[in-house]
Amino acid sequence: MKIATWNVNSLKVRLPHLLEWLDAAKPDVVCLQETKLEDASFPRAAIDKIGYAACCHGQKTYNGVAILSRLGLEDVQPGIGGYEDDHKRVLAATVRGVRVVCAYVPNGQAVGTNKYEYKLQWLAEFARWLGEELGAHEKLAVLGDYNVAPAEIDVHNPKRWAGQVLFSEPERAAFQRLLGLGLQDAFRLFPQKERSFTWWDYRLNAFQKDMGLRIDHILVSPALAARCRGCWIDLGPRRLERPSDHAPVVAELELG
DNA sequence: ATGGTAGAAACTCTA
Repeated sequence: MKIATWNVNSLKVRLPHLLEWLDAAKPDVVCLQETKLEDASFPRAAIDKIGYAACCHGQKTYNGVAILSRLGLEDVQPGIGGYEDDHKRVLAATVRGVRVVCAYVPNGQAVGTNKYEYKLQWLAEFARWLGEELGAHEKLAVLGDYNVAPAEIDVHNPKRWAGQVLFSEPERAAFQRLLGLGLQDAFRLFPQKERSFTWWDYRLNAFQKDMGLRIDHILVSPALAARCRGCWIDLGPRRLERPSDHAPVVAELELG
């Protein structure tokens, strides 16, 4: 089973890229972030037409998540259990016995701001809830835009990014707490090329200069880590005209 | 050098 995550930065704008990518990459499950669409505006027909079921949890203008699957979707649940959040950032569903969580972690804007404090609080609630989910689901995959680069190797210029939002110590500690629950970073289960990134700022021609960060991740429970056969970043969609600022991340799971 | 671009919406906010 091929699972993927992609921050599309407006599903309305990126729908042609998404349909093209689904046809080319043929993932079985795709978690989308920043759909920026209310559920009533979700392009269900176009996605259904190419064989994917979809569930969505969206809002106008900001945030919004969705899960697409060509292997069915069961037990769909929005939000972080036990945490009231006005932002639509989390959606979970079960596919072939795998509990899939799609997450759009708050960006945090800048260290020291209210949005940064919200991000840290949000990550604490997320970790608390994922601990519960790990207890309930042996096969758990948590895919999304974490808005955290875990290590220096995940940042094009770690000296310049030191202490900045997306790479500050408290954010990295919050990410490590997710790993501390027993989740594993699927990308780092395998050898990878240096300078592997998933996001490049639209500004300053960052993609062309390879000035990126790896902030989109697929975390897997031990049972899935043992079945993970590969994990890679697909740069194709980032090279298109009018792209998302993020590239998709894909993992291959071998299920019995 | 504290810029720059993109998206949605609406004369600004978020990323």
